[in-house]
Amino acid sequence: MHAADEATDHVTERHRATVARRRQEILEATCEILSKRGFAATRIADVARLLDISTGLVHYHFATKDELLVEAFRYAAEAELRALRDLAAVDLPPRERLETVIAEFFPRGEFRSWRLWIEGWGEALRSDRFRVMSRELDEAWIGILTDTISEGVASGDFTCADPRGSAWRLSCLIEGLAIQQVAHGGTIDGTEMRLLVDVALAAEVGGA
Amino acid sequence: MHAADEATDHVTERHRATVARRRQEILEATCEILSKRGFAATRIADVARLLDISTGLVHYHFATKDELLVEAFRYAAEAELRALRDLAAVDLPPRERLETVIAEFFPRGEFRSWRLWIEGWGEALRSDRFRVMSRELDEAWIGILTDTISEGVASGDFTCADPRGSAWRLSCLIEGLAIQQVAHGGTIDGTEMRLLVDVALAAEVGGA
DNA sequence: AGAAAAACTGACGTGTCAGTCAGTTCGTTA
DNA sequence: TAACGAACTGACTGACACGTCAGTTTTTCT
Repeated sequence: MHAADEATDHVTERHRATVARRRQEILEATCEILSKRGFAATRIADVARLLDISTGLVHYHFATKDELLVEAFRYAAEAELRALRDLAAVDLPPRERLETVIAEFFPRGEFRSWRLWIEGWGEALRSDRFRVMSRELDEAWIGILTDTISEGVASGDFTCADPRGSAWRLSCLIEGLAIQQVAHGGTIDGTEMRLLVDVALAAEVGGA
Repeated sequence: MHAADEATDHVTERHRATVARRRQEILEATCEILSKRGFAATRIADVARLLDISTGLVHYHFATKDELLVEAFRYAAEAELRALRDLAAVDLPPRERLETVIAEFFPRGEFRSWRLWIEGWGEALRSDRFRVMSRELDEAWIGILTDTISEGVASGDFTCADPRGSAWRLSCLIEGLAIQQVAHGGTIDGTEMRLLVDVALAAEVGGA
C-alpha cells in the first residue's frame, strides 16, 4: 500500500495502464517528489523518471504542470481528510476518539503530509486554487475536531464552553508545533510536543 | 522610512550609492518582491527594475541569487526581532508589556513579515541556511516571550507554572492562527483571532 | 589635473524545463 | 486478422532567467 511499492509494481508488470490507474500513479508519484523537492523545484521529468515513463505521458494525462500540482495536492489532502474522518467515526469513548484523531494529525515518520501542507500555505499566498483547497481542508478538519469535542460535552466526558473555539485553538497550536518539528528540525521533538498539547487539551476540555 | 520612499529618493538624487547603502536598498527591495512573488518566482530582474538599476549591479553586490535571498530573509528577520526586543524592554507593567509584544507579533496591514515567514518555512524544509535562520529567529522570539512571562510571575502579576511551555503554546497558537489569516485569507479575521488568543492567554498566565 | 579605484551598465552565453508533436506500440473490437 | 483507437515515446523548441564580462561613468586620492 505504500507509494513506492505501487510504483514498482507497475514498472515490473509491463501492461499498459488505464487512464484512471495511470492518473493515480502519477498523482502519487508527484506527491512523493513534491514533499521532497517542493513545488518550485518539482519537474515533470522527476515524476516521469520515478515511474519510468516518458515526460510526454505525464502531459498526456495532465495538460499543464500547474494542473498536475493542484491535482496532486488535492489528492493528498482528500486522502488525509478521509483518514481523519474514519478515525473520528470509530466507536470509542469521546476522550479516546479525540486522542486517536489528534495522534493521526500529529507529524509522524517522514512528515510527508506536513511538508505538503507547509508548501501549500506558501502556494496559497498567491494561488486562488491553493488557497481555497488549503482552507477547505482546514475547515473540514476543524469540523471533525469540533464535532468530536461536542459529542464529548454532550456525553459529559468533556467540559468545554466553546467547542469550535477550542478546536481552532488546538488545531492552530498543533500546526505551530508541527512547523517547529518539521520545518525547524526538532526545535520541539515529538515527546515535548505531546506534553505541550496535553496541557492545552486539559485546559480546553478538562483533565484526563 | 518606507521601502518605496527610500527607493524613489535614490532614483531622484542621481549620486552613486556607497556599498553599504546600496546593499541595504537591494535587500529592502528584495523583501518587497519576495513577499509579493515568493522565493521561487522572485527574479533578479524584478529587484533591479524596482530600484531602477541594472541586473549587473545586483550581482555586483550579491554573487548569487541564493545569497541575495538568504541575506534578504535575514535582514527582515533581524529587523522584526529588534522591534520585538525593543517593545519587550519598554518600562510598563508586565501585562501591558505582554499585550504590546503580542500585538506587534500579530499579522497586520499587508502581512509582509508573515508572508516571509510562511515562505521561509517552506525553504527551511530543504535549505540548511534557512532552517537555521528561521529556527534561531523563532527561538529568540520564544526567549523574549518567556522572559516577559517570567517577569510577570516574579512580580506576582501572572500565575504560570511553566513560562517556557506557555510561551511555546502561545507562540505556536498565534502562528497557526496567522496562517489562517494570511494564507487562507480570512478564515479567521483579526477580531476572532484576538478573542481566541485572549482565552488562551487567560488560561496560561491568569485572567485580566 | 591625472591616475586609480569604485560603482555601474547592458548585451550576451548558457543551461534548464514546460509543453508540442509526429510517429510507435499495444489492446480491443468487428 | 485487420482495423481502429487508446496509451505511450522521445526528440525538439521556444522562452526564460542566472550569471559573466568588457567597457563606461563617477568619485576619490595624490
